Amino acid sequence: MTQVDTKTRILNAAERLFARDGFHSTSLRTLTSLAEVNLAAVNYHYGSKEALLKAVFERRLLPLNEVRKEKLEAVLTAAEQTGLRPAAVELLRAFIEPTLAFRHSGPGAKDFIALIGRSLSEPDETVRNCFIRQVLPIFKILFGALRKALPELPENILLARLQFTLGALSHVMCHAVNRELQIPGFPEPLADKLLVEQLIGFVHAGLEAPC
Amino acid sequence: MTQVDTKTRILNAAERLFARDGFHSTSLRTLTSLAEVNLAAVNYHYGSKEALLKAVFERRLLPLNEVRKEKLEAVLTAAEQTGLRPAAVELLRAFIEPTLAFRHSGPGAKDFIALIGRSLSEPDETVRNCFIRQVLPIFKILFGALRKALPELPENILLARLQFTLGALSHVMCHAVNRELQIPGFPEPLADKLLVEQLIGFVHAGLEAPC
DNA sequence: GTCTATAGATTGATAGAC
DNA sequence: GTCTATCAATCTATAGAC
Repeated sequence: MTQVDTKTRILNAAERLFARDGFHSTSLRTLTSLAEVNLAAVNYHYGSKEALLKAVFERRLLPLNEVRKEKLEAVLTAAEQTGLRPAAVELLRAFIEPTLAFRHSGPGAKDFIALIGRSLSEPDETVRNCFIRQVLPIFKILFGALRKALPELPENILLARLQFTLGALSHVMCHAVNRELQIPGFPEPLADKLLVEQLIGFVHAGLEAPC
Repeated sequence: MTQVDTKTRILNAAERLFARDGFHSTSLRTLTSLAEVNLAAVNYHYGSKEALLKAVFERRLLPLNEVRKEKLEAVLTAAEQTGLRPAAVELLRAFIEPTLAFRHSGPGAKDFIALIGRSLSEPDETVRNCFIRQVLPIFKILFGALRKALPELPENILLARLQFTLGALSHVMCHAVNRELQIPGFPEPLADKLLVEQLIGFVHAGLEAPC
């Protein structure tokens, strides 16, 4: 592997450290030291620490959202052609599978998944707003698609259940890195593929639970 | 209402600010200013910022865990007397209801609920470990009880589903304070009582989903 | 573009008067 | 117990040489 340039090395280090330690607890000194670049390079290449955060989100979220959007629309289109409702479980799969599959898309991707898993519950507005702004469009698409799949479910109940779904998904994503929940006396965590299937089955059952 | 003493005022301010801004983003200056006590008082009364965090957790978690434990054991005892398995939904209710009902137990309790909702996904080890240490015992009790309710479910699948459950619960708790998820074009969030019932129904359906 | 050096502000913690 | 004053360390950001 050839050397990557300074700007990318900064991005990689930021992704790793923001995921592991959080945005505020990561200092530019630690970050530039890991990236093996000069302290001043962050401000030269990105302008500020906050702009760097935005760049970290964008690098991964733009293509990921594109994939999720395509998959959701494929399910909707197929349903329209048959004249049937789209199946909720297929929509959930279209959203969840690429999100978690993303972990294996290359080095660093796993860190990123943990980072966005945390971002929804991030106390700091800087981070949370930066994240929400980038995921709100795809979230709206998912919500609209699920309304078509479950039209008899009241809207506000669907929204609440979708929030539970995102909570469960976030939690799984958070622990893409930290496996410290392996506690003596507890069984081994599920293998990756199985975990994804279990999550889809879980939220699907919850989403279609009787009112 | 009579004046509360310095030590308690510090605790109240810490609960509020740690929940709203996070542990690391809260400075002792902001904290003591809100509490209207001297800057040096934190170190005098608690020894360090980290010890203060531990005290914030303990004040609420000791009684809450006691209630959850009693309710879980009541379900188990009742089941033993009838010779039947405990019902999963009753165990979930015994755990979730007091957790969320806690929000109305007094001023500040709502902040605390948001704080513990975040703590599971907290990047910082200081906060996360401090929290996990205090909830692991009750988590083990819940897991053991659910094993009795669903003995045919493989242990590692039960654990995964329990994680999804905690993820959904955490997410709801996180937003006990921040209602900023009311976005134009989305329906009104559910009223409190309804939300709790929906959550219990959701995770119950997920937990008992077919394998 | 990369470096050193440092400004300027803020942090957690403490010493010592009262 | 509460106060002021301050230490020593850290932080983000920037100025300016090369």
